[in-house]
Amino acid sequence: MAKRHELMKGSVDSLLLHLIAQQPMYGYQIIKELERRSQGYFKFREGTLYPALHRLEKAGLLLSRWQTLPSGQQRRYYYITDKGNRVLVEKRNQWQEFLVAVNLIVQPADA
Amino acid sequence: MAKRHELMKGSVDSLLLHLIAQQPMYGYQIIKELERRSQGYFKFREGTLYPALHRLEKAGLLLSRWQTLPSGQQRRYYYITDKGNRVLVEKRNQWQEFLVAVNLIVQPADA
DNA sequence: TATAATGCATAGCTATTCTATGTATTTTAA
DNA sequence: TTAAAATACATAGAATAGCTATGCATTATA
Repeated sequence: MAKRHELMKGSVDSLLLHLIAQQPMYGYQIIKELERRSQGYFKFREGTLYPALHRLEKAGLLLSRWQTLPSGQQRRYYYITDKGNRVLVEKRNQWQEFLVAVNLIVQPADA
Repeated sequence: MAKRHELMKGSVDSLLLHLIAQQPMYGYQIIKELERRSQGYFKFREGTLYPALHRLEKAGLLLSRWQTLPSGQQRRYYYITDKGNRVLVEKRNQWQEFLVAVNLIVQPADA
């Protein structure tokens, strides 16, 4: 399943693309934003987030730039790429198809 | 994520419980039924299905009984248990919560 | 001044799903 | 009638994802 409908193995990549497409963000901010917006539902771990971000950057869907605050603090901001936006549209469609399929199983029109 | 919201790691177990709760089935039939009802979307592989069924049986959510057809053909039918039904209700609620959370990210009320 | 929060990162574990097989029987089509 | 396709169950091995646990460093708070 995973190869053909990546949604099943997790929605992490999609969620990250959605979020970063709305606004460039850095890792820690992503964790907090996902938690805030989902009203506490999503609590990403670093061990989930950072490898995912690196994976998405390596795939050319995101790109990152280090930014230095006046305080000297370093932050790594992630931006979505054109390719990332195209994939995002695809993933959104796939998600809808997946929901339809699940509903056909869970609430069958015919048994 | 996987430990707290199993849905993310895949919906295989939920789909199987839903299906078998509606009607006891054997493995091959499950593969065909999932494909038919989802209009071709779900195409479970044996390597996905059978380990999953064994897993669910071991967890006490399903139980199986061999049945012999007049032709002599053997089929292993799976039935949902009481525990399986309870877990099914839980999973359905979790799935709804997950959908709500995803929508809050994908279509944010506030950005 | 200790603790919590911010900020990035990786190593190792476990679980899940896939691919690729294997075996055997029954039905269908050439 | 016989080859091929469908039916039916099963597992080994590989890939991958997400988790736990940990490390380091800085800044804000109690």
